[in-house]
Amino acid sequence: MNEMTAKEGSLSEIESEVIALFVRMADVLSLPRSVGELYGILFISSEPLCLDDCRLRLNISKGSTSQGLKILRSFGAIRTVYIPGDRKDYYVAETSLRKIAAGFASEQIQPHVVSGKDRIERIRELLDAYEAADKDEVIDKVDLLENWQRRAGKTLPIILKLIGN
Amino acid sequence: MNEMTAKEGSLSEIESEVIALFVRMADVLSLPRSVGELYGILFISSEPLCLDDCRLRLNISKGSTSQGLKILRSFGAIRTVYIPGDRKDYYVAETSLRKIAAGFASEQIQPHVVSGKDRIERIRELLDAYEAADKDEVIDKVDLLENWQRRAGKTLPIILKLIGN
DNA sequence: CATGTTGTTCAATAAATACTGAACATTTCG
DNA sequence: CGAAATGTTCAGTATTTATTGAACAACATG
Repeated sequence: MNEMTAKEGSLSEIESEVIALFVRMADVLSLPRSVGELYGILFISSEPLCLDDCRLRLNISKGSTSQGLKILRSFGAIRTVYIPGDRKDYYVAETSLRKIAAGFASEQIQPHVVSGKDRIERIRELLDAYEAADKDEVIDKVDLLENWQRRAGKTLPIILKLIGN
Repeated sequence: MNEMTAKEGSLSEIESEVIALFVRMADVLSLPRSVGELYGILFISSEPLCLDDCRLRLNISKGSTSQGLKILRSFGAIRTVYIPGDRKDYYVAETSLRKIAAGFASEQIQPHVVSGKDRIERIRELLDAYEAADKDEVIDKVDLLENWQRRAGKTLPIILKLIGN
């Protein structure tokens, strides 16, 4: 149908600045630059955008755009909106910080916490069969480690509550 | 003087596992792998280690070791201990999670928060001179952004208190 | 069912990042 | 002072990670 031609290239100065802000955020969160760009353009846009809208404005490839949107969907930073009579998927940025943070925590952080717990268990097993002069000290260190792990696990949900809304 | 020969290579299985754990943590925090290794070997060691001890055990270069230790010092994850009659610097891992987190927050995160604030200010200025149909919506978005920023800034110190000790 | 549209996948490539090692600076000590 | 010990810096290289774009799958539509 092509009812609305996708605007090519040339971002306004404001758009560029907002996108730059999210690119830096992406960097802090160890996400690809393109993911920050995509969230930025969706965040600042006043209407939903489809894959082609995004990639033409940001001047990035179809592949990157597809993957970037997938990542953003994976932790609920964006959501799709249905536009009647249009086959394309349209996206808007989720603006509830709480929702995004919760999604990010459960998708990107929780897995690390879990695999960390597994590893500590494995270390405990090795420790049983370990004999050396410093065994007691090593045990103390592993206790400490487990303590950190536990606190990290408990602190995460509290942070999410703190962020509120 | 060389009173104690630096142990070469070959980590025990426990050491390897503990180091692997910190390597993964480093990854989450966007720090180089070698920084995780260094913290790991210092964490599990029952005595202070010097630069050469670290690099021989981890089998990494002098340059990486020097830079890695510098990074760890920069946010207080390790500290030096003085060993009488030895010219070398010896290091131990800081084991107070609170101290490490506070150092990391103020050295690695705070700067981003600050530069983000600057950028939002700049966006506000651009916004004054901005004329378009969607101006009001854009203003709302920038308000939202500023709100996030403020909350992030306030939440950080609370998190540190939560971690306690 | 042939065609156009939309989105995904993935091998090749580009870009970013970390690591190495040799040269250098600094200090200690005989 | 000269030599040995210690640590830092940085240009070159290796490694990791992200991006591209072409091939493909899925689907709608006439």
